[in-house]
Amino acid sequence: MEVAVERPTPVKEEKRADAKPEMAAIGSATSALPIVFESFASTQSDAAGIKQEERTLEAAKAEMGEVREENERLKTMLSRIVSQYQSLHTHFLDVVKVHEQAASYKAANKLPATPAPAPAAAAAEDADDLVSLSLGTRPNGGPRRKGHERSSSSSGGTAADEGHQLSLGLGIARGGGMAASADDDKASGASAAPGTGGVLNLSSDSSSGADDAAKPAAASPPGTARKSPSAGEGADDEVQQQAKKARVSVRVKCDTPTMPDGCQWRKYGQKISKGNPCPRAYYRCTVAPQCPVRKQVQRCAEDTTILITTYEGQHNHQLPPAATAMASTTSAAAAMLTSGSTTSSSSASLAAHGHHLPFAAAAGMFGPTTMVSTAASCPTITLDLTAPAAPPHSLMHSSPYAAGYESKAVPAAWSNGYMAYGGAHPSYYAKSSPAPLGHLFGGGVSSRPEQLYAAAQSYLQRASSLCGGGHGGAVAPPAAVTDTLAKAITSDPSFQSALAAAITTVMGRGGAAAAQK
DNA sequence: CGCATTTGACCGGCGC
DNA sequence: GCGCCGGTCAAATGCG
Repeated sequence: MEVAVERPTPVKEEKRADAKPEMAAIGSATSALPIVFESFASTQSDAAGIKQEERTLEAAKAEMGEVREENERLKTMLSRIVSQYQSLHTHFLDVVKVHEQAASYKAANKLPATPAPAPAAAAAEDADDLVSLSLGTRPNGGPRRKGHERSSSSSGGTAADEGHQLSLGLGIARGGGMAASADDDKASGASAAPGTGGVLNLSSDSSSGADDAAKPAAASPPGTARKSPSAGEGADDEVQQQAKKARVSVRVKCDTPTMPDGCQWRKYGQKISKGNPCPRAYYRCTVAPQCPVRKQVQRCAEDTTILITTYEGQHNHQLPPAATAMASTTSAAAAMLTSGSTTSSSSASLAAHGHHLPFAAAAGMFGPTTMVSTAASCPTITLDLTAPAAPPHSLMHSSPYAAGYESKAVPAAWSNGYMAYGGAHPSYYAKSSPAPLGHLFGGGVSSRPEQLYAAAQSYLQRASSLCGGGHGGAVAPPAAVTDTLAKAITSDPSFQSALAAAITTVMGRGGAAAAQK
């Protein structure tokens, strides 16, 4: 609710940040001119000097005219940007409404059939107005997982007792104030898309632990075939597919076989994928039975010290404290991705495999830490923690990915994750002392989920603001939304801080907390 | 003995 | 229709 008021503020500030310096410079230039001329005139006495002075004056006047025109143009541009922001911000809120509605609908339908962990999550939603975005779910996965159910049953109980852990994803942001008009939306959103089972039926199977038997009856909205393409509502299906496939890929320098993210994983497969001699390992979450979250772990072909971890799906259970940070971060990224990339297109080819080609270098407009691939109806957002982050104000000068890659430097903002998150960003470069990412992991910082949530919220706000900002012209086309989101993620130090906090937290306590692999 | 990992087989999607 | 490829399954194996 606060967000409705707060959100525009950072946006406008950010938008103005581009124009302000120029206008300030213009203002100072115009005010300084008379002074210069005055002192200049007082020191010139001969006729030639006066003529020269007049010529200079003429030139200066002409320059002032140009500057005024430029000033006017900038003002016009600024007002246009603001108006565009407002319209697109409205659109973004609509998207948020859709997600929220789907989540609340899902919760309402799933409650009776869910085992222990789910009611807790539902209660949390009631209390904090959480929205559970379910990503990367597997429609037909339920009935097939006997082994998984058996193997994970032992650990599920402990997870349920973790207590006070929040659900993932947008719920975090919403609980923290993301929900601009959320309370109203819950009611209005339900009526916005009646009878369709929700515009976003984000996986009926994701928030319940009793998927196998109860899924068709209890999980699916009445009359809505879970998988059948004949269910009509083509747009809904498309959105659903997008949500299902959303992935968040994290690149880190890591010596261990997998990145300890606090969750418990069970390896269920390994494959040699084409184009990379390093095998790709497949893990699924075993914290709770039927948790739909999977992750793929693969070493980068170019640099085997880089570990690429791709998360897919959303946890349907409460997480160990050590796992909440990373999970919320990736979930927020995935949520932004899905909300912004309902139309996939152009930029896909730039990141054909999601991992190898950095958008920063390819497109020249993204920061080095984030890239988005909308390829093949499988949108993937890659968070590159192997390269230094560009300061937000120098986004346009984002350095080539390779530079940071080779230097192995880590932005100071990351190592100062929590401090950077309050709005004060001491520095963004650690140029003086290139530090392997591993240095971050010894911090042993305690888990501070609330800060991460707030950071995620800020990140989402920033992202929404950029959605509204456009790029100095017409309203951004759908294909550009993904780009803007990537920009938002890249440029938002809060989000980077959240990532840093996630990894620092997890790795710091990872040794003890995560006996997973 | 129970559990996790390994690894070959299987399946479905997609491109040709 | 066929083959390729990514993803998953499940029997075999290893480990504590």
